[in-house]
Amino acid sequence: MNAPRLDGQVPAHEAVYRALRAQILDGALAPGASLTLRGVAEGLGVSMTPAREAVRRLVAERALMMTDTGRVQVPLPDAAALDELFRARSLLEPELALRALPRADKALIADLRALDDRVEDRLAAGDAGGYVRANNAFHAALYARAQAPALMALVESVWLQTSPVMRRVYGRIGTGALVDYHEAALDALAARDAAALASAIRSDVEQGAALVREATA
Amino acid sequence: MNAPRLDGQVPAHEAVYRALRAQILDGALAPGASLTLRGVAEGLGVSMTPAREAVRRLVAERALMMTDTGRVQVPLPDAAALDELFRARSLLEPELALRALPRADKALIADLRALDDRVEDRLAAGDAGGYVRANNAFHAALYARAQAPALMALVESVWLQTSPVMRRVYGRIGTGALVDYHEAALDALAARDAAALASAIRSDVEQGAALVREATA
DNA sequence: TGGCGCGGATTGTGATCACAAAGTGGCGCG
DNA sequence: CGCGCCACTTTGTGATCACAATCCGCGCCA
Repeated sequence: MNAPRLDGQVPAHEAVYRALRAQILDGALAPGASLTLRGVAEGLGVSMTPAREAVRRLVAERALMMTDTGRVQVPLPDAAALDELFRARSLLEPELALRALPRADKALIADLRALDDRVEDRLAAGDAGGYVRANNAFHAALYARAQAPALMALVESVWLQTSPVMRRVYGRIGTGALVDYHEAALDALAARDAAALASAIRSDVEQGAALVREATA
Repeated sequence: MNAPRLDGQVPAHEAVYRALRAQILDGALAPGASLTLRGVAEGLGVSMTPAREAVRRLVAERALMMTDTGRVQVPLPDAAALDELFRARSLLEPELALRALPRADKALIADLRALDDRVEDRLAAGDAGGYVRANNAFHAALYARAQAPALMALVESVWLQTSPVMRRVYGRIGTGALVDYHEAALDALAARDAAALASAIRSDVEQGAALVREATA
């Protein structure tokens, strides 16, 4: 109805964006599901205009897909696309970790340990959605310390594309015997061992990739 | 006015998007310049609605920026941001080149040689805009052969952010003594030498980074 | 029984409008 | 002469509407 607010309020299109984004990251929107602008708008109590903007923004980030007739749906990446996405993660995420390393103090490591505990907890509980969310939170907290918004934006776009699939995979596999590369990363962080840190993060990503490959085979 | 067309027509918001995108890639929109939705809309003979969608899409791709009050402007990346962006390129582009390698036939290499001739030509002519455009075309043609749309989308987002700066840099520097890594890449492609190809592309990107660093110092 | 065409319902697109916040320039006061 | 305040203008936001293309299901025909 009006112009942007500098107070705590966020514009309607931003609220819609965040709501949809959260649903995608949590896997609440299943891959392949389709959305309608009117449905999104009414579901969040706004008009079509902000709903359209939020959807288009997510389409630009590849978190949603539009058919050539304008229909919106959650993408269902095939094996080749997943390979690309995990490859991008394994190239970009170690870089972010490395940039975070020099700024990592004891407080950050403690925070990360707490986040990793939650990851382990969700894993043990067999809560696939909670696991994916906690795992994202762990990585996000580490990379935030890198102070690299441009790189972070690239990685987040990839996460938006892989998260729905990850949720499915962990939901199906349950939680097999996973190597805990988070611990290794935290140790490397504490020891300021750059090579070990990069290696741990790369292994963590590649373990996820292998799991997905296996589950979709 | 109506729904999407399956014929040759593109929706208005798509046309606006392409027009703005081309202007950004060519450096026709200077970094720091500001746009208004009404200005964009009137400039292209459409209403505000499709103009808004196109602008928001470019903002999502980080090709444009919005202030916290909703004003739109062409970003002016600082040294730290440029470092991130070129680092992303040097990580992602060799991967795309490697994926293109197995599919690279003589016809592609010939096409790339022709594109590279144009790059050299624009460089010799001191045409900064034309050089950036031709250089992008060369890389795009190579990476297209990788058949990796998800990776390509990431790289294109980065190009949208670096291109305006590149244009400035080449315009100012003129065209100093540049090592021709394109030739090296083409030779590696012809010889099916993966390591040499990745190295050539990485060097090409890093030469650009060094040039920008030098010019903005 | 199975495919096909047609008609209504659904849906995305784009234009227009009202509104409020931010920006802008000039006038007046110190 | 300089600085701050106020009114006007510009600008983004969101709602609503008309329209056309698509989608979907029912019924008909082979």
